[in-house]
Amino acid sequence: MSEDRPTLDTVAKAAGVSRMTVSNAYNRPDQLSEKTRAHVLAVAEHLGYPGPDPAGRSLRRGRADSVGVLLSEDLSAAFSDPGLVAFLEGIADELSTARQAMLLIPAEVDVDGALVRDAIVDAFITCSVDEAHPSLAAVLSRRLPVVAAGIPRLEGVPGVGIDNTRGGTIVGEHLLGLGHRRFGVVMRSAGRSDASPRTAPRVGLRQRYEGFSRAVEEAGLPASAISVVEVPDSTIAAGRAAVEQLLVLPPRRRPTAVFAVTDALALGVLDAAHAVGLRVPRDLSVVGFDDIAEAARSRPALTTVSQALREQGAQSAILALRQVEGHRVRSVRIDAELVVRDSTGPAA
Amino acid sequence: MSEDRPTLDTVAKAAGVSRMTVSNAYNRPDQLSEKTRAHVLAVAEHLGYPGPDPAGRSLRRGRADSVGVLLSEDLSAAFSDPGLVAFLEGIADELSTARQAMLLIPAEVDVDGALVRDAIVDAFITCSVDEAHPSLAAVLSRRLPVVAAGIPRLEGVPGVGIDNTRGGTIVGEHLLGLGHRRFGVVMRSAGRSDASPRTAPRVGLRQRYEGFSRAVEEAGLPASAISVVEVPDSTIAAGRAAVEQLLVLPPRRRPTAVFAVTDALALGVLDAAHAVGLRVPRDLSVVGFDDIAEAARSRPALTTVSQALREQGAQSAILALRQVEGHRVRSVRIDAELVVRDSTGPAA
DNA sequence: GATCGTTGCTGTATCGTTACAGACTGTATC
DNA sequence: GATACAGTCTGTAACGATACAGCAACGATC
Repeated sequence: MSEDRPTLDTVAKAAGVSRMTVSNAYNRPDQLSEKTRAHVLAVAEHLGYPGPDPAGRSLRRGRADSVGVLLSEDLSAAFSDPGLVAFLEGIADELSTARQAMLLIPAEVDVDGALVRDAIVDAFITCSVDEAHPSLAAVLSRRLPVVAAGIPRLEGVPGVGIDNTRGGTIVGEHLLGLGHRRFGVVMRSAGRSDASPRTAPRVGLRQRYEGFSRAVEEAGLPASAISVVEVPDSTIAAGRAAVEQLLVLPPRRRPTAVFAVTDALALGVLDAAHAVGLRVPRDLSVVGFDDIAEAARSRPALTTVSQALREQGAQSAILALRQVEGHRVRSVRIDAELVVRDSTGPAA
Repeated sequence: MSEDRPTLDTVAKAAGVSRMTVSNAYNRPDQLSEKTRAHVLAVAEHLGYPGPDPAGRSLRRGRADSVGVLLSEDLSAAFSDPGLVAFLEGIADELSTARQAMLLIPAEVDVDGALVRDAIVDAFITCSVDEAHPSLAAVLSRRLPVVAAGIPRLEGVPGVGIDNTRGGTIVGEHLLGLGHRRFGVVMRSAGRSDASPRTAPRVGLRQRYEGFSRAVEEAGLPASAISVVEVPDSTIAAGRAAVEQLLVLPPRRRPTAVFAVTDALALGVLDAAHAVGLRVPRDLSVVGFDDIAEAARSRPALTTVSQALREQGAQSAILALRQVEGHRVRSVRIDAELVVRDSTGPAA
């Protein structure tokens, strides 16, 4: 009669059976005769019953069959970062094999942690979320299994990641070995351009830079050997813009090699270099970080640090699921390695 | 004492107040004195109460504050398709402004629709999911608001999409106008390579081809003017492989222009053409479809059909949210337009 | 013919929360 | 001194489902 959505009870009454029987018709076909089941389902169909409500089920069962993924950026920026997408792909792959859904939560928007608090999930994976971010606190206060991917390493929380510092160092060693002595580093600035206080600096990026500068330092070069350009975000456009800033440097400080802390930035650098007539690697060597798919396709193909992002995502998902099943798990460290392609060469 | 997770009741008893007061302490700070609230929260903290359980809340409130996104591919393939990623970005952007989370559901894995049935969401957006796919039936039977993005158009379900047929036609007209008379089409085959019955053909891709061939037909050319190469998926590698098949054609059927039904395929074609020494567009014109970001950066820059994927995603999300608020909405048609860049030129 | 294990179904008790309608203060108003 | 009225807090009744124990009927077993 009414416009009320039908429930198990509605169907049960109409079919002349108990509510449990209707529930079983959906969830445990072996618990009732084929005939009753058919009848119940027919009545349900007739009433327009949409099937057992997942919210009720989840409450009763104490399981959500989904995992929350907390992203440091707002989702829009997240999807335009190929590195992050590869990481998500790894998570998605594992989760879907385990028949779990994946709930994406943008930390940037979720200032008060409301989305995190309302997320109906069995576990969380946090992706490079700043230690101080309120969403992260919200995640921890949920007292669900958590995996911290990328940065930061948290007390008592299993993590998945690479040694970013080491990654930066091997880039430095590679370039030094080729004879370079003046470097540019394209760095994503810690704060967002709008200088909001709830910013989510990518600590890992900073570590890459630190590892790099340590290598340079240990080769006995002065701090002035490195010119840092800060850019607001990790995009190709930002990488392009960075090159301009390097070109205005006085000749004796102008770099012969550029380390961009992400491949997206490095691709922008390649692009701008080509535009102003610099030949890579003859006039300028360029190194990225992440080894996204496009890095291998660029011309020249980009020398970069491979950090098996897909694999990291997969491992994160596995650790999350194992915890849901009640196991204790350990952190996983993934190896980063230099992939030398065509964008680096001997210093001029 | 016990290992039980604390609930509102536990906290209420410990704090010496009613359960409702604890609930209000979290949800309606204005309903109780600052002092009581502080006390309650302190007790909660002390007991390790993780905050009101979202499953209970969602059941009671009848809202999930999240939207399900059903993807035609398994999630892994989804993330490697830049066009789809752009689309997701649009959805994500709108949802996060509306403070909704986003639940990704891979139709490919979800054969029996279990993930769809268990999804705790207020609405669904289906992305290019085949009409016959069981997940789609599961979505419809949930009787929640639905938006069908891309394909197919469903009776009574608002949709968002472009006219793929028309898109194919404008590609045909462009190439005919340049004087081309022999064409190659790189098509994604309907079935998956493993010939599983639960296949999700991308109907839209077929329509692009149909629009294209209609244009060719109407120019008075025979059907043999078009050579179709079918590839298993929409990737750069598949596009590369397709070129080999076109090169083995007898000279009088060898195309002077190739229409690849997605940009990913077209980029592969460009790549392979370069590898075998064909100059684009002098020896071969290439057109893609989607206008993904990389299309503008390829060398030569790709002529393609722009379909404002991000915008489509955003519109889908908006339609979904408006329905959740109880409004009726209409389908939205987005215009597709040809973006002429450097990969097409006059026929040799 | 009493005992047993199956099969098929029912009844009750939660799961953890919030909506809603009071109820009890104490102060302000007439 | 009665009335009104915020400001706080409480009690009860759902929200829609599933776990689990229990019960009736039935053929099989001894």
